[in-house]
Amino acid sequence: MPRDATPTALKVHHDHDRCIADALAAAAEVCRELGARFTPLRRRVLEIVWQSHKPLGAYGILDVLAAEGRRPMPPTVYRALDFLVAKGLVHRIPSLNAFIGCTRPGRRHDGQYLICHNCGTVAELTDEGLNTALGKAARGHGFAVESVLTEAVGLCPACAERRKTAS
Amino acid sequence: MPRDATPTALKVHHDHDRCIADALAAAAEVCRELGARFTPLRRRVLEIVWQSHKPLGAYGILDVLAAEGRRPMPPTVYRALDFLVAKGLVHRIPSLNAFIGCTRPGRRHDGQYLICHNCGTVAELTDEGLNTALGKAARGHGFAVESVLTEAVGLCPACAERRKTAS
DNA sequence: ACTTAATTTGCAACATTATAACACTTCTAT
DNA sequence: ATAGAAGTGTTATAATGTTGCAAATTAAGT
Repeated sequence: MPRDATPTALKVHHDHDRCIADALAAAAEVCRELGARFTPLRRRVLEIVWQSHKPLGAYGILDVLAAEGRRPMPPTVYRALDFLVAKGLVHRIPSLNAFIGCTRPGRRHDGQYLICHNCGTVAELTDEGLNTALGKAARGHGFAVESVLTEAVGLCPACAERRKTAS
Repeated sequence: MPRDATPTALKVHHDHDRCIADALAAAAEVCRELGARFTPLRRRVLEIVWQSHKPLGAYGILDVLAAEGRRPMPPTVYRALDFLVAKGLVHRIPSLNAFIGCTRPGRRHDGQYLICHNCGTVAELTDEGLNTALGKAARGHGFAVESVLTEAVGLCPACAERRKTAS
């Protein structure tokens, strides 16, 4: 994917099965490189998170697992999520208390999340220019930035279109 | 205050009573302009939030009020906070589930929060350039940004100094 | 001033999100 | 094989946030 291609989440039509498959394959690869264990539970949790481009809460994941017969308790899911977040496979969106699959796993990065307040879809940008600009501004005041999380709320293309059509 | 002055929170020595007094005065003024009621409870909650430059959780505020004899229930505090946030007098830091006094009340703005992971101090920047840059990048993908919240974690000047000295 | 309507606060109950502590199992490396 | 480490299961509980309704206060019109 070119560096500034439009995030897949913002494309109305896309092969989402492909999103999931790619994410799982990339995750397996990342874990292999890091010598981390990509267990069935972790894999399944990641897969659930990737079911859509809308962030999913820990208890939402629990519900899905419960419906499958497995009846895990909260710590089980939180531990899997902690692992996935630590390995950079999943991001937590603090303002939503929810998790979303990372579209650039493997490399360390500070993302910008575009949250549609209409449909809930979240797309991830990775504009290093923004991060370095902030880092520079902060450094000017003596503050040493180590990580940045940016959450933008607005309207995604699909919802903007729908809104225009409806009026 | 000049547009790019170093946030007071990052200054080791400053007259914090002045911070509080200024914030309360500014809040009264903002409420007057908006025709909103700056009730004793709201005023007291704002004052408590301003006790330091470290964000304070709703239940922390509850504890302070409880120690004063008043024994409010959670909704009371959350409503006061909702009001203060809605009027732009207080910001919520989602990753900390906590609230901090706004240093630029009155004008609508999207801030960048510099969170020290050592002492917990949070300073607020307001770099409109960063926001417009993000808005532009998002717009390029068809996403219409309406508000942005940026949380940067790192080391504040005081803690960086302390760390250097200690080693 | 008096009444009405709207806003604010009090209060009880509850919903949601997250963690602590410890037991048990599974995997890995020797 | 076996010891140690890592992962998972389970119980209980902590921390954060909300709903719904009643009482009190305030604002505005008469």
